[in-house]
Amino acid sequence: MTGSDRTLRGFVGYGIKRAFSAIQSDVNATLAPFGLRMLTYSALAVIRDNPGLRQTQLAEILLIERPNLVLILDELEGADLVVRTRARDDRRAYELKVTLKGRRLCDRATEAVAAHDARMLEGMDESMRETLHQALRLIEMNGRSSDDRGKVSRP
Amino acid sequence: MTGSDRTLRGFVGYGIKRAFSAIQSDVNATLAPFGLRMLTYSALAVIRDNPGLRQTQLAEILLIERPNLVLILDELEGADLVVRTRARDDRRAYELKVTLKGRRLCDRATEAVAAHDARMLEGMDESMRETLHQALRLIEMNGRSSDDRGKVSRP
DNA sequence: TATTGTTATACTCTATAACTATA
DNA sequence: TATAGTTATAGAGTATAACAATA
Repeated sequence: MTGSDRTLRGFVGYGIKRAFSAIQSDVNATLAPFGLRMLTYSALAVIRDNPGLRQTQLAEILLIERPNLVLILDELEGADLVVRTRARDDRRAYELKVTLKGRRLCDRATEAVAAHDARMLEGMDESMRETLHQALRLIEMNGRSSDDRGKVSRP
Repeated sequence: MTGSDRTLRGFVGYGIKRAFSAIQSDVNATLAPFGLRMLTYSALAVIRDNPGLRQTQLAEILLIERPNLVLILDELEGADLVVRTRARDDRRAYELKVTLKGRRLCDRATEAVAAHDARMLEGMDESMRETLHQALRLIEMNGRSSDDRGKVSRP
């Protein structure tokens, strides 16, 4: 054996980092034929689920900062997948909608991502998948609550 | 409800991304008091487990490119946590070792990371943790094997 | 005064090509 | 010629401050 990471292997954080980087490169390869990346696909899929969404809301859902969303939407709008239209009731804001082209691409990409996801889950039975899903949700919540702890440090 | 990510929630990949970003910011906050980040800590811990390791081997274990390791080791060496010494049998290579100071810091940091890890696992019983661990391993392997598929495309 | 989207900017992580010194 | 470590560089992703238009 040439070297080991046995200390790190004890941590879930390490396992998640490695699982995520495996998934990330794989899913980006899956999305490349559609001209999409993980982030642009995510934005497209959420807008498709929520027509009329505002940019601030989308940023909140995807947990990214508003400035970082701008280029993503520029890219999607430039590819005619999404349109920004001024909101009638608040002319500062935009309503985000998916175009027909965007809807079609989103549906095909979603199929491809679903197939990719199934590949990543190969070798797990249904109960293992369900447990994994719940565990990831729990970790996300445990992380967010320690975020709060940090932020509420001066109340 | 202001907006939903229901399509994405169906994918493990999405769950892992969110769990990972929760962990990443949290673990970096945990390591900051030690002057470490996730990457520098990982390198330090692996060198501690494998005295005499070469940089190429370390890069392979951590799944990072050799050039990206250089600055990480510069940082660790600059902080007197790690030393690079020329290998006697191959004067191109360095043997990596942790200093006494590095060993002490690594042990304290490992405790902190372990505590952080335990926090992330709150609410899970032992069997759930074990299943999560196995599932992450499986995903990592499923991802790597599709890496291979890509690379072996021209044999 | 506060909020929406934006610009500018910077830092981290990642990826590749090309160099040097040894082998 | 091949390998170990390095340099330079470029691309993503992420984070913050400050601005214009609107509320």
